[in-house]
Amino acid sequence: MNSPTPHVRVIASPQSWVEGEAIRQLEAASRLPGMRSAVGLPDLHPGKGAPVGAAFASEGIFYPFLVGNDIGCGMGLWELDLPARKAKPERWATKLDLDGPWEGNTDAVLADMGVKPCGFEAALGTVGGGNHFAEVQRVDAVHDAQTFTALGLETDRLLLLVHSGSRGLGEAILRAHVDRHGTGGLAEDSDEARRYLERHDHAVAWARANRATIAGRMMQGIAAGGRRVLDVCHNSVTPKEYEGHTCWLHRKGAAPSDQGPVVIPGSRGALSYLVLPVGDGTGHAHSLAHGAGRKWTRSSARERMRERFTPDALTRTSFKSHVICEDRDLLFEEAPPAYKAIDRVVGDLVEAGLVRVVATLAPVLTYKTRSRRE
DNA sequence: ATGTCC
Repeated sequence: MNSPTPHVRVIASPQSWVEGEAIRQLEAASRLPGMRSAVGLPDLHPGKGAPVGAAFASEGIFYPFLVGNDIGCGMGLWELDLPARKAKPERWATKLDLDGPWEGNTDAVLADMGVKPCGFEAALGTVGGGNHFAEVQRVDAVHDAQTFTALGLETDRLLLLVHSGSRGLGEAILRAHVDRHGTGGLAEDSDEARRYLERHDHAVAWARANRATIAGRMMQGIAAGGRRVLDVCHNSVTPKEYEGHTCWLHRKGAAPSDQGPVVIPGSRGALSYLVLPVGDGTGHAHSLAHGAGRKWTRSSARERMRERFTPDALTRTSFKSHVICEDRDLLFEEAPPAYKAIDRVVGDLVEAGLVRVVATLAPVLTYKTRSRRE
């Protein structure tokens, strides 16, 4: 297959510092056979082999390792039927526990969402590790009242943002692929490509059902009802017309700009941004930043934060919100200074003409994990 | 990121 000269672009202002290793990973991926375009978004940072905060468009072949293990990972936003003044973060924090297997009817939830059971039911409704979370939020400020209202949102209502993925399911799918092909791609007209895509699409649907189940558990825990406002996936590979070519659009920590409004969260202890994509997707592979982006490696964050903060200090944020994270290492790894500033990342997207800010959302209570590791 | 290491 002919490989046209690949196009590499990084959408980041000089103030959004990007690690050299991330650029090297982006360029390496851009040289893969069939690759047309590699785009780094302002939250670009090094990943395991492939960079995170990036989108890739290829022709005739696609690369499962670029999507990574957490196939279907994404963000779901719910509007709760509780007014902000009814928030009881301290009380909620003492009793919320979403770590164990969900005790509800997993088969019914999956059937309801058209997802076939596959042996990973015990993980359905669990947040997982790393940067995953479920967070109750309040509206901080509305910048685009028309879009905000069109989404049915109200300023005094609490919101729930869920960031999670396909847990062990996506991991198993990637591992099966890598065992045979390593970082090699799959020709689009092959049986193996069809088989991978079928599993991939299933994991994407499963991850969405997982976020819905997590939201349900959280709402039950705080005695609230809610309505899903949006749910978007930022780890996937999908067919897409791009700049006049039929492409495979890989997103690795990249939110879609072709599926309506998205939430771009900051670190746990920062604002999240509800944004409306603008423009036609050209030049940025129909993709946006998916978060603040890691600034320090996990091990470096553990070292630096251990010297500066006690775990107790990190469970309270500058927004006076509370973080439930009883895994001390994870608390350090996920501390706000370990991430880039979200206002700069979103500012870069605004200046590049990719989004309009609809509203900023402030944390009230963040759930990470109740499993104790000290 | 990961039923995360037997």
